[in-house]
Amino acid sequence: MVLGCLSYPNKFYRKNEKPAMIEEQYDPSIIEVKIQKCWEEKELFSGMEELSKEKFYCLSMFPYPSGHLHMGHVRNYAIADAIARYQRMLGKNVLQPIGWDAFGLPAENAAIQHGIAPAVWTRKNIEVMRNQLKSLGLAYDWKREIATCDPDYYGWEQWFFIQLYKKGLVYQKEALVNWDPIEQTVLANEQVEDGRGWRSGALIERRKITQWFLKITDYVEELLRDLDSLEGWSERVKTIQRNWIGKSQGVEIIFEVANHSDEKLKIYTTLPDTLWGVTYLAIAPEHPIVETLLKQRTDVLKFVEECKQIPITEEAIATLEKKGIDTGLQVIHPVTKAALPVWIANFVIMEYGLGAVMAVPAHDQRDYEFAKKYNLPLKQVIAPEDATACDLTKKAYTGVGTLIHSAQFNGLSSLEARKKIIVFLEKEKKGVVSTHYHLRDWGVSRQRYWGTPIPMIYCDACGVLPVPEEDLPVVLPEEVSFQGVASPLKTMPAFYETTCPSCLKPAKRETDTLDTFVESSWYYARFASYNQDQAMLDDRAKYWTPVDQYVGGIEHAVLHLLYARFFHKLLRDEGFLNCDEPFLRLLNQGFVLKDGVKMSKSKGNTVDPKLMIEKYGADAVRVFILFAAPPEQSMEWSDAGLEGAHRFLKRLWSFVFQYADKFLKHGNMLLKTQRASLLEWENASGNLSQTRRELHQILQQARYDFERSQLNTVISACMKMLNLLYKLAETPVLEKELDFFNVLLAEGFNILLRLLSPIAPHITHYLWKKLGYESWICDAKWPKVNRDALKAVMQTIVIQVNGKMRSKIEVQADLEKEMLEKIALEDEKVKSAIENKEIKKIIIVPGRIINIVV
RNA sequence: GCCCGGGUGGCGGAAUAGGUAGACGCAAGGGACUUAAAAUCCCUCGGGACUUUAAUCCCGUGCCGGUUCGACUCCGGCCUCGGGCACCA
Repeated sequence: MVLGCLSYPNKFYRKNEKPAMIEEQYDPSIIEVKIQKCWEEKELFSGMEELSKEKFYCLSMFPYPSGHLHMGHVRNYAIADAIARYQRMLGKNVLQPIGWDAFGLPAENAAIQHGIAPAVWTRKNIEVMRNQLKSLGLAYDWKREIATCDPDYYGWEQWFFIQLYKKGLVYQKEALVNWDPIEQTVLANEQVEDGRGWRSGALIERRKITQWFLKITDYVEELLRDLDSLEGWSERVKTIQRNWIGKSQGVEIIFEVANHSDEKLKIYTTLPDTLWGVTYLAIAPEHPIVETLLKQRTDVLKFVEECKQIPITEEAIATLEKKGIDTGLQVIHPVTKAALPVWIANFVIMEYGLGAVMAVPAHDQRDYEFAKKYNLPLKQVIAPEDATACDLTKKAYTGVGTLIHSAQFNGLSSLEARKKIIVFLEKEKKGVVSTHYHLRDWGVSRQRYWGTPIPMIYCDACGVLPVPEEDLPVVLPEEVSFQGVASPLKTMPAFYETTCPSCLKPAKRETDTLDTFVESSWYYARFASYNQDQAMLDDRAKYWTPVDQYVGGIEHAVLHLLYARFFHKLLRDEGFLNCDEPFLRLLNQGFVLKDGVKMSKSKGNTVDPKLMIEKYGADAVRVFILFAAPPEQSMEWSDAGLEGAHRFLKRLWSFVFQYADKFLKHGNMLLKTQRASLLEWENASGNLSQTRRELHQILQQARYDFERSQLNTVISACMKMLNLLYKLAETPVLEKELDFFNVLLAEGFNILLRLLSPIAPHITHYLWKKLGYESWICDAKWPKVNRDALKAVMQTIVIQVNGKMRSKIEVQADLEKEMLEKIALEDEKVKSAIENKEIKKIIIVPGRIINIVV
């Protein structure tokens, strides 16, 4: 038996070099900074395009530079870093870059509150956070660092915006928004509290303003379909995205308006089987027919005005009372030709479907409530199998059943009728099959200052024009002063005054900026072409994408991840990329909790990573944060747990201090001289080969766990290994077995160091050097499991009687079933468990258990 | 309402393909070392019964049932916690 298949570094010592003495005390504050500097000077984690090696692109969601690192960041980056370093040890060409999602509102708030320009504030924060990240010892390729507020970055975004505009994927339209009349800006839904602006306290208006949109709906089918191919994404996130896209298949039905032969009302329904149950139509207050036919009706216009006052927040909608007004218009039912009233209803949304619905009060709860309130008739057209299930005096019946009162479709089941009625409507030209989505086009205009200027020009004569490419980037002026909260761009003629690229007369720039989600939609690709100043991306982006492992918070399940998937497809269609999806595997790390709730400034339960790193070192923080829970679950912060992690590292250190000279040196010498490979382990005593087997079992488990990113059990494996090696080191050993013993300790310990190095890179780096191993541990090969070592001469077999564990026996591993059975039945404990009962059956699983059924 | 996840000791969690439930760690208790403390090391640690000890037995992975020689694991039903979507027609 040989050790040959264990992957050792080629040489363990340089010639005539002996391991240096090691300090007794483990002091991370001394070693960590030195090691980080060393990595940086050697540019150890600089990613290069090497076609001969398999690439691995590992990426964390880049942070907003708020000015300080919090535990959520630490967890995020520790997970990704461990994965990146592990992949590197597997021999892959790893890229792990980092950057800054640098545009956004907090910078403007700081400017307003403290009078600091957003650019200054942001760059200062980046300085601070960069140093904090470096103190964690993350294996980043720092030369690729990107800040999205840099014109070199957002300039390409503007260029791309113009390409999209030329392709018709960018357009302007009026849209309803939350408008804060004091701040003179649009607010996001989450910035509206109880119908008032979160900062100004002003009553929010629903206002129609003109905004720029990206046609994400052109890609909706592909975005939905490709979710199925994302095997490395959790079902959870995929479901969230599917819900958000919200595909529904139904039919559009045409109702003619009585006395207005040229007017038609189109409605959308997914339940055409209830067509005969329609007793009125309900339309949205913003429906265009209000403009065309109802201008004279002051009461209707008044009601529509009232509806506009309603904030579009979710809570407001959820508690909203159903209200409506009869328009006096009548439509003709396309089949029965009955005249039906048309009502404006505040619960019908213009943005979804066609802004008009056919109301079936007998079979839809909303329509039911509305009908009851305004005394509109009910007509039952579906009879449930169980007649008692339907009591229309109390509520609508929304289940399936058999059709009644529906002419030729009577007697059909709901599902059958649905299909047949669609065919019928299409044949009669009264309706058409149609698909609708919850997903709407992406409004990207923000009336903010600190963002990418939208590169468009308004000319009174020529209309809306893109900025000529040679004039890009449209640079955001950084020296600004805030007069109140409004964007300074709106009052800076130096910025917005320009000339029309077509007629050369004075024209005005767009002063809105892009949603910051646009920057974060393509940064992962730009990391590949970080220093390319001639193009947005180059072939290096084709090499590195897709991202093999993406790590970030679940809160981005919809917005960021959907937008980035959309942008990836846009970039692909522009010829920059050649794969369909940006992120192959996605890991959503859980929250960091303190006392059971998410850490947050407002709750005052934060723990400052900086203080923890100063006290216990980055390695201990990394070990603890990865050990406390599996990456996807939320984890509870515990100071005591952190101390436990620190204790473990101290034990690791003192193992070297205690045993380097005593055993490890000799073991390494043997390994180096190849004498180790001549050792015949079958001649070693049971204790040694047993320990060796356990070592390789643990190694095998750690490999498996790393593959599934279950880092908490990788750490547990490292702890087990250290416990095992301590136990071995403290066991007396026979003179003739000394070689086995020393080799096993040295082999075991260098395996342990390599296992732990992706998680605790500093201490393992240091000890690796101290033990005289050549090269860097981060470039060492991941240790291989020795199959021979796993083979056991003796093994424990559990004996069950009727499925209950009764005894354990030590037997030779290659024992025949018959022998096993015989030994089992002779076992004293088994005998007493069986007593004199009749044995019905004996199940033998080799190497595992014997179950005797009596 | 619909759709996804979870529920295991005092706590965080482990159990790869259905095969010894509770690995690893934290906390707690006891002991060693020390003038003392810290640090470190050793032992105990799911609940219960019985016992001088060693042991032995019973119960136990949210609840009820099923499949199986055997279930934390698979199936059906329920309870519960977390998350997503939603006047979506």
